[in-house]
This record gives sequence, C-alpha cells and structure tokens, in this order.
Amino acid sequence: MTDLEQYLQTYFDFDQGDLVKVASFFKPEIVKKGEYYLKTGKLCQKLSFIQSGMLRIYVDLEDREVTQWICTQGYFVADLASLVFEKPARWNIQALADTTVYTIDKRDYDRLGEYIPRWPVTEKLFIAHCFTTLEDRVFSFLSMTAEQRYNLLFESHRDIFTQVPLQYIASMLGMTPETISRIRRKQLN
Amino acid sequence: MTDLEQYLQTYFDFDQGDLVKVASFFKPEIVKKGEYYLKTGKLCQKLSFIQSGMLRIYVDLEDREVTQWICTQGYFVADLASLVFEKPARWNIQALADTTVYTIDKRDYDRLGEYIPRWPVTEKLFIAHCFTTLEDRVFSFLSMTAEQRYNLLFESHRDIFTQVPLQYIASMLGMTPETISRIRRKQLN
DNA sequence: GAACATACTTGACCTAGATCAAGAAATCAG
DNA sequence: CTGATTTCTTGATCTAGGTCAAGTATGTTC
Repeated sequence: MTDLEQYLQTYFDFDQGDLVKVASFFKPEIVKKGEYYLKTGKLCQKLSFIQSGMLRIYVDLEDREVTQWICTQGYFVADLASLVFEKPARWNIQALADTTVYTIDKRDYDRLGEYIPRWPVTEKLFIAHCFTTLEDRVFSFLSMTAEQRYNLLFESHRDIFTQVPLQYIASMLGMTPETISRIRRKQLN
Repeated sequence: MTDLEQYLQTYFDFDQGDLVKVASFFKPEIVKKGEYYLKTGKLCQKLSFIQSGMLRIYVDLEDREVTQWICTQGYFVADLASLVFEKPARWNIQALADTTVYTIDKRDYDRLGEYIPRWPVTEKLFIAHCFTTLEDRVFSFLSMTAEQRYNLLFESHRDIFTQVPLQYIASMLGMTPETISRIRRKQLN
C-alpha cells in the first residue's frame, strides 16, 4: 500500500475499493528545493499529499515575510480557501527541500462525489479537521507563552526542527529566532 | 422573511423551496443572561443562529478564563468540533445578555442532506468559511501588534464594543483590558 | 438614593520577548 | 580543502504589553 493509501485509510476509513479509486486520481509530482508549489494571487487548483520533503506556506509583507505553516511528509497541502472558493491564493507555498507530492487536480477533486458516494461526508470531516487544527492554534496564541508554544510544536512536529531554518519555525510560532535560541539554551539548564 | 432565512439566502444561495425547508428545522430558543448554551465536556448536539443577543465562547483554565470569541446577532454558534466529531465540547458558551437563537438539532442537521440535495456542498462551504475565518485570525497573531488587532476587530464588529465587558474583548484579542484602555486613549490623541 | 458591585481608566513599575550587533557554527560551491 | 553564504547563538539594550494598585465611573438592588 502506498503512503497515500495508508493515510486515506487511516484518516477516512475508506474501504478497499474506494481507497484505490480515490488514490488513482492522485498523480506524482516533484517540487525541487526553492521551487513554488503555489504563488500568492494565483488560483489553487489542486490538493496534494506530501510523500517526502517539506513545503513552507508563507506570505510576503512589505518589510518581511510571515510563515504560516510548514507542511511535512504524510500531510496534505493546498490553499484551502483558494481551492474551495476559487479566489486568488493568499499564500506562497515553496519547497524547502526536494519534495515529492501526490496531486489531485481540482477538476477531479470536485468529481470525487460521483465515484465515492460517501465522499461528501469524508470531505466535510477533512475540512472540519483542518478547522480544529486552526482552532487549537488560535487557542495557543490566546493562552500560551512563547516557550509553551515552542514546546507544543516541538512535541508534535519534532521532524521540522532538525530540517528547517529556525527563522521559519520562529515565524510560524509568532516569535523571533533569537527567542527560540534562548528557549533552547534555557532548556539545556 | 425571517432573519434566519435572510442569512441562509445571502450566504448559501438556497432557492425559495430549500430555504423554507431548511429554516423549518430551526426552532426558537431563549438563553437568559448568564445561562449556558453549552458547557465544556458536554456533547454539542445543536447548531444555532443568533436572532438577538450575544453569546461568549470561553474556556476555564486553572487561574483564569480565556474568551475565544463573542458571537453576535446574525451569526451561527456551536462547538463545531464537538458537533461534527461527537467529542466532548472544549468550550463553554454563555449568554452575555438575554439571547434568542434559532436552533437545529444534530439529528435534524445530519439529515438535511435527505431533504436538500445540495446540502453537502453547502455544508462544506459553511465549514470552509469557518476555516478561513480562523486562518485570518491566526494570521493576525503572526503579523499584527495588539493595536492593529484591536483596530481590525473594532472595524469588523463595532457592535461588540458597546455591549461587552472589555475584559472579554481583551481576552479574545490576546491582550489585557488595560492595554485596550491605553489603545483607546492613544487614539483620542 | 444609599450601598454595593461591576466596569473602566490611569499611573508606576516590571518582564517577556524584540531588536541590533557581533561571533561562532554549519553548509555549500567550486 | 577553502572561501563564501547562510544559520545559529549570545550579549546588550529596548519596548510593547503585562501586572498591580488605586481611583473613578457606571450600574444594580432594595
């Protein structure tokens, strides 16, 4: 079973038939380090599963850039708002390393319901799951210190910390790289 | 047309038949000032449209409470994660004033697809819309100062500021009431 | 309309985290 | 291997916003 099928089965509880059908719409695609999966202002017309590598979601402001999230192996990536509402993407999505993704085209994505009867339910759960992830994140900003947010991310996404420049991690946590450095030193005692 | 029908039409583009059908599942309910619409740990088995009044979504921590959002007239309210995934609610939802809502029971909600063929699409758009709202909010914490976040909320939800204790507004913005007080004074010049 | 509670403002002070600057490590290109 | 970039750490300093405490409004209740 491919990683994608594995993921689809674990998270969406598809039966064998649906699993193969859904997975068959996803085509492999390679995004080389530094290349863009998506650029701000374009339409996001695809959804991808990350087979290997990493993508950084960020936006350019006048004087700096803000990293919204770093997507790693085994997760999906897209500009959901752009994909669903067909409006220009807010985010740049750029490869931090050579990245292999399995991509489904929006056209196929929008037709999944024709092939998999329970797709609408599955899609709803998928988007609702994205929602709760963000809800947790908002809550972290309302209730936690920089150090607590750092620890939370470190526990849940340890892989990022070994492979991604600190400045990006800091930005997605809403702090500076220096602050992360100091948190680390402090935690060494 | 009721406010609920008005809302459903504006946001979901239902035709007249669907509109009436959907709206008929919502029953009026009154939550008196101070009473709870939902309590942390319970299952959220309903979704409501706020006809009048205000509800505060918050959670109790050991040493303080954190207000996640204040829901006002013309918006929907629920613990979405609890409603969709049938897990215990994270949030308390309490009336800040006598509040009239139109409520649809989860059982009816889950069956809307049987009556309105395009419900799955509509529901997806609804949840995706909730997602983008939170995405904007995360972005505000990553990119804005306290004053900028205050201004953003003030422009978009002016009604809250005249009717809700400052401490709750401050909490949902991730700052203290004193900070809001100082921002206000500063803006008077 | 007292008496009491709740909300808001203001000042004095403090601190988490930012900024700036300089080195030290690590990574990369040839 | 070597010089050039990029990243990471550390120190010195600064500042946005927090904390604490007091005073002033603004409600409620009887």
